[in-house]
Amino acid sequence: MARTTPQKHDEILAAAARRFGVTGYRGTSLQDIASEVGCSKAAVLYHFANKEAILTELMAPAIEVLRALDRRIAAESDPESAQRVAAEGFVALAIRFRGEIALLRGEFPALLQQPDFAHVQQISERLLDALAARSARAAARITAFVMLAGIAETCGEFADVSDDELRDALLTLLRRALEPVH
Amino acid sequence: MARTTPQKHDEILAAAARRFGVTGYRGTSLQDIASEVGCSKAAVLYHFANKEAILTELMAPAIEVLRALDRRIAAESDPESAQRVAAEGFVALAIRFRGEIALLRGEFPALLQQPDFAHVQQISERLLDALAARSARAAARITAFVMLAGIAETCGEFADVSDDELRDALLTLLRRALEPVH
DNA sequence: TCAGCCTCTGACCGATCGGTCAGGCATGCT
DNA sequence: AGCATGCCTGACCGATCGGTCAGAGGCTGA
Repeated sequence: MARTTPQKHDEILAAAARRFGVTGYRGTSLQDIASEVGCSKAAVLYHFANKEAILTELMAPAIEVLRALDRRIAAESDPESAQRVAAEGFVALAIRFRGEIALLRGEFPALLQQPDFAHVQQISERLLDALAARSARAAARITAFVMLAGIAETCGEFADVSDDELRDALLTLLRRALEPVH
Repeated sequence: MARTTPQKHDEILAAAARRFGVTGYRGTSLQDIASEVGCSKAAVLYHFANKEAILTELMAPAIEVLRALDRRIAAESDPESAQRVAAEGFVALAIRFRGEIALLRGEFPALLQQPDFAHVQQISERLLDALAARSARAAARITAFVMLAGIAETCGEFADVSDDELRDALLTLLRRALEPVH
């Protein structure tokens, strides 16, 4: 997608973020975004190829960090350190992009099915595996899933809690919840 | 609404449950349900007032149990026992209705906004309060929220794990994760 | 002055949605 | 035989969706 006038482009992006945060991705129409910007729906589609492209660009920085975390986890050889890297990295990512995560409140499962986010699904599975200390035991994988899904949902709420306080609470919780390596 | 021919009524209900489980509530159209049953869309709307009525009836048993849990929690006077009742009751409910919960995968936030489910939102908040041992500390409420949202999402997955194994894993996790009463 | 590009608009498109409606048809009571 | 009732259909409705398109208008360089 060829980059157009930066300011209008970014203005639309910001408006979309605001609307997605209130009514979710699927619950926000291109017309809603256009009204928020104060232009026509066609103008929005002049700057972006389609609706999904807006979301993709909005999420690009967060996904890049997620991929970096995925690489760091893959580089760890023993399950215990992989679990530690995954836990700390995921919390750091969730805090840093809590705004973006809030946009998708409750729409993760649906969004992960979209073609642009197919690889995110795979990364999530590897993240789960690392959090479960690469164990195949059901209990370990259930625990990891609860934490992964729970933290993702939580970061959208608690907008009044500071980054530091939220991070401390999540790290403490993870340390208590995750099963020690067997 | 007046009960019509029981078998067709239930047939539509079962078909809707199947479809909701695959494509979610919002992602399933009345036409989809009608096709699954093998009748016309108008026939579906002959047996049910509207689309939401199907979901409401599908969820009625689970919501009734949730309300009973809410009453039991309210009857507990000290925070510690309220926390215990909430944790055990919520896990029991999540296991018993894991099929129904799976239907709503990722659509809780949107569904809770619908008028028929407004009181569920309030019950959820009281459940969160009980799980946090009625503490106002941010860390306690964050932990409770992660567990609540995480468990709800988790029950939809892990269809291959038995009820007993899932319950044990969740109860163990909750016992480890929930902060002791201060 | 004029040509060409960038930005944007309003009208429009086909598809799909939830929901309505008049009527067809079988059944069973009077 | 006649009639009411229950069940169901196809045609249809208005609204909304994401997306397209021809062209208007302004700015710029030749």
